[in-house]
Amino acid sequence: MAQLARPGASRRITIRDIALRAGVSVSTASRALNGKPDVSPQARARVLAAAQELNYMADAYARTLAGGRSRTLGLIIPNNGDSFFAQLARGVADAATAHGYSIIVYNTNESSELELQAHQLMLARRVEGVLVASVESGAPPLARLLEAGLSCVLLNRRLDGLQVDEVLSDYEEGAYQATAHLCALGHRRIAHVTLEGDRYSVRTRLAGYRRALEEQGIGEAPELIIRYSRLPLLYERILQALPALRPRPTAIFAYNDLCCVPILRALQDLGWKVPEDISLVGYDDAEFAAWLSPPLTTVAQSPYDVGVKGTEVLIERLESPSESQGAKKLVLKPQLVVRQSSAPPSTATTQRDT
Amino acid sequence: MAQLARPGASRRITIRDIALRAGVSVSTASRALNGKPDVSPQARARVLAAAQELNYMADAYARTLAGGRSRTLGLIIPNNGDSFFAQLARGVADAATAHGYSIIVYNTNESSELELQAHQLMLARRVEGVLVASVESGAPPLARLLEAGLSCVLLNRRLDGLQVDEVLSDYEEGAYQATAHLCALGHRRIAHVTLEGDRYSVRTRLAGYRRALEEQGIGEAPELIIRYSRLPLLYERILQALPALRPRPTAIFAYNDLCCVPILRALQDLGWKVPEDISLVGYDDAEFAAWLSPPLTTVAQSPYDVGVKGTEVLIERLESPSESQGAKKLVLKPQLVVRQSSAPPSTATTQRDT
DNA sequence: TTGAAAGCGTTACCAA
DNA sequence: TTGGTAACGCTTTCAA
Repeated sequence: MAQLARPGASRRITIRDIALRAGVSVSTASRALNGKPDVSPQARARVLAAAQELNYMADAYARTLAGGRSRTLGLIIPNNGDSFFAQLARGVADAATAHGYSIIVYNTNESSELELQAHQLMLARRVEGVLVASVESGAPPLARLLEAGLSCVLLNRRLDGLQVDEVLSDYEEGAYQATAHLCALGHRRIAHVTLEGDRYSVRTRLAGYRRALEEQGIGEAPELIIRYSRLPLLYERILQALPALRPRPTAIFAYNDLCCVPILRALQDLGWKVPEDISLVGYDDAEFAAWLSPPLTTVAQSPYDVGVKGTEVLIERLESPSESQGAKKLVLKPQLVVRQSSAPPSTATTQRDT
Repeated sequence: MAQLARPGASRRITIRDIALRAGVSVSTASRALNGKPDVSPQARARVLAAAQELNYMADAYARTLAGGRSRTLGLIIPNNGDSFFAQLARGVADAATAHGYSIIVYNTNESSELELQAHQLMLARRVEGVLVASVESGAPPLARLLEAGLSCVLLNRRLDGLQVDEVLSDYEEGAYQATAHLCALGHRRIAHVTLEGDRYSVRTRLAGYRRALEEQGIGEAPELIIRYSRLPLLYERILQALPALRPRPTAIFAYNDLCCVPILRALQDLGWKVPEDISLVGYDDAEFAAWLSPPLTTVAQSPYDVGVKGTEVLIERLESPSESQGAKKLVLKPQLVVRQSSAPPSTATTQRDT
């Protein structure tokens, strides 16, 4: 009696146990358990029954060590607490689970040092492939991962000089659509409120914004690019920046829906009515966007879908390594959702259709 | 030439490689790598150097299989895409990383079937402990996990009939504070807008709401509990339910900040000014709460902290199994954040201080 | 302080 | 169709 040091630290049930109980060898048990062909129906039945009775779970570590495959994917991401990346991660998790893979997540905070650590961890944990949404450290570290035999898929990031699969939602196109929508309504003085810095999501939106303006022959107006560093400071920033603009902008294209909340408030405090005095277009189609006052025109994109698609691309590459030689590029189109925060400018002077 | 089947599928660098290069045995290499005492300084230095030069990473699978410890924690969670759980998961990830653990996440969608699968996965993956924020399947499956030698910590959930650590933010207390705040302002007719169903987070808020009312001698008014099933339906629900109430409620305590967005809109369309005609208090202190019109009074809680604390409790239990015999209960207090959406009722008749 | 050898639980390769 | 045996890469006795 009193065998157990820790109560509950019971011995693991191994394949030997079930082989014994089924009256077959370990090899036969293994084959039966894995659905391999060369097993007699009777043997298979007995093995499966034994496994059931003993509630047997194959040890993933032993299995991987012996067989090679870990059925694990890595996800390298700036911050899984951020709602955008959380949804992307959810897409990855769902797709991975559906195909029988586990995923291991590493947060980098977009620090290149932590990215390097993430790569080490992926190697140690024998992931079969990596989904990368954080590439501050650039191409060479990723190239090393590829050399080590891992497949990689870039999510919502681009990296020049590396032949690697990419899945991304087209920010440039989304920003273009948002801005073009405002142009089509007759706006010609359109501000862009965005984050400071030059990260991918900022750069691409800016590019789409510019393309739409150029297409209309609207010249660059640097003072219309309003930058903020952190959300809590945006309200003040708007309050100070907007009234200083001459002539007044008649529309704003904002970085995302979240930042539209303080913008709306600032506009209200400024006494500028939306959309009568100024139009506002966001990005993301956040859950609350439809319920703001006024309901927000925005660009719907699906980080969830990027996660799902990216994972599917990765798994396909893992499971049929011969096919699909070249790097695959998948671009998910965002979609403009027109609600009530955008309308023609009230001052008809700038309208094109009059 | 042309040795590599897949270009890049290079052979793994093992401990034998570094033992060879350092001119010691595998055992000595292992000891040196793991910082064990019985190694001569010279041997240790040579081993470490070799490891560095070859960019050696110990194989987590082999290490776990041989040594027992996986340094992996499981996280069982309803939905890592939801912003609340995403932040909780971030807390878990940060704390785990800080202590050298990896985490593996499983989404259950609060389905008891998926929970059971999650448990199987945890067993297969040899996690050392599990953080559980989804317990639809009840106590027995969790008891089985404990029997298998895993430590468990419940996050933001309670489970009777099981001696297990718990870390939770006190919804009941938060709801109490929110409601008591409204009472103190003089409100006596306070509606509670909440989700349908009886999940933990709903039940506990309701309890806190009731306790505050009782304390004031305000009787139960079932018609003041307004339920909604999904966010997109809430706006209509409010529009239809509020005007029907006699006498009018002078305040609303809502399930969370997100649902305050459509509520605010409905109130506006109803022509009820906040806070002049009706006060509104949310829950969560979401990023946007301070920027709504008016800025939202709410209850700040930190799912991130729950994740961090829960992970620390778990790791402590793993690393000093002898200590801390009894189940540990950690309750994080929420904090009321008073902004401008709550004020005394304008009809002075119900005020207490007059 | 060192090294040889025996596992850890599984799969894969051969013979039988 | 089966079972023995050799890996997989590492840690951990146990002698030396």
